[in-house]
Amino acid sequence: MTPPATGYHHGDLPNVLRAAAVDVISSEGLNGFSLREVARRAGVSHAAPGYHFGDVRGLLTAVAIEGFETLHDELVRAGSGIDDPIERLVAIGRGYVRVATEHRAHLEVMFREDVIAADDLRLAEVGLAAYGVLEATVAAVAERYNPTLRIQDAARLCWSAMQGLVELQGKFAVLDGLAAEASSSLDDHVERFTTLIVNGLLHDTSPTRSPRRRR
Amino acid sequence: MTPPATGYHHGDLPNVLRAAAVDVISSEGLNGFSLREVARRAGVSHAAPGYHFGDVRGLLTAVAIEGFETLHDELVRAGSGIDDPIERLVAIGRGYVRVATEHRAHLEVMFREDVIAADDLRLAEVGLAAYGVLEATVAAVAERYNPTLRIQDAARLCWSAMQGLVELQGKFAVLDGLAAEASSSLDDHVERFTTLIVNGLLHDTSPTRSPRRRR
DNA sequence: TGTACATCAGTGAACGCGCGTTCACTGATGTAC
DNA sequence: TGTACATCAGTGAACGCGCGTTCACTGATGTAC
Repeated sequence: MTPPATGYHHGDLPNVLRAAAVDVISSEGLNGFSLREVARRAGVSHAAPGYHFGDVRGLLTAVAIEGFETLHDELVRAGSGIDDPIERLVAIGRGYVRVATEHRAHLEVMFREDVIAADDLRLAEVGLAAYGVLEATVAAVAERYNPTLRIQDAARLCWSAMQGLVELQGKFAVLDGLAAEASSSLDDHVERFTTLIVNGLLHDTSPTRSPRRRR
Repeated sequence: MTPPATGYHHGDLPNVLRAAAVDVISSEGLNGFSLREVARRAGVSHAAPGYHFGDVRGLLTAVAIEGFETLHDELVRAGSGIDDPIERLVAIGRGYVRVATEHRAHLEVMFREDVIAADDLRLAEVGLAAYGVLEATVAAVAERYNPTLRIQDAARLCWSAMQGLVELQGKFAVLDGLAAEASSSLDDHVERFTTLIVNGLLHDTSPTRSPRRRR
């Protein structure tokens, strides 16, 4: 679409800068991130990132948006063609962790509201879209297997568990190291987490718990 | 124990500096954190933090250690005196989220291995101790209610779910805002998450799943 | 009890560095006629 | 097809700032005799 674009007018600089930003986060972490370093890696003047994204926050927000888009697409792809909703849910869980692993730099930014423009409209939009894939699948599970399941809670639990798993992965590795037995791979964790969660979803029979109804 | 210590020799500066560090993280986030700002809030020379903690990493590691100590103590406290292991587990879950909420600055640092000295011995020790409280409780649940439960997986799922909940709290708030219905409080989320998880633990009957035995 | 000395705790001036931002600029592209 | 002009994309020099680190220093405390 856009011409290869050499010379003064680059033609595709915003995308190149975004990719460079991801690159910087990957190798230096969010500390050590700076517009000047991004410009350096993109091979342009240090003022260029500011011109296109305004400031650090703007550039990181663009990275976060790209992350949610990727997440959405990969979740859809992971679930497509799988008829049984439970299997689809498990596949989506695997997909989430895979995206988080393969795009760690994006993830490092996607939920860091202190560092991105949390009120960005496009950001909210793509975030919601990604979540929607999960919630729809949980709804399908409920419909076929357990109509009393509270969909929203179940979806959020799945999301939280996968996100927590990704974040605590390093700690788990330490625990595995101590245990000296076969250290669990991330895949194994996903597998066993989803098993436990699915058990919970299937046996959830308390849409409102008897004690403490409100508050 | 240590005298009030006014004058040139402060007497308790390391602790004061650690507290100031927490204060800085609370108000400025991890960005905007600097030894000089910590010194400023502690009312001492800007070289003092470096003298006691070496560098930023050293000071943040001290904060993380304090965080894990608090977490451990609060988890023990949350579970003490509760006989039924399931109720104890739920109480510990609530305790985790409460600590995470009330000590957000500590939490912001405790799992950020890019920013603390992940190989610190004391850090590993207190982290393991905190996790141990959780695992012991899950073990008690297994013993009384479901001997086939895989304790390690179940404990890690609980941990991940609570950690994910805390991290995604902001996103959930957005979703609740869209839903326009009663926005769920954090407490409500904890309540319903633990219900779902406990369901899963009680009905876990597949220590090794039939398909895909390994890898 | 007193004195000398070593060690510890904290200071403050100085340094060099990388950062974000500004701004006048220039090269390339698009549009009107 | 050509010309004039506006707009867009990116430059590079300059600025002021806050940072971490160093270092010679000084005030207070502890210990040996």
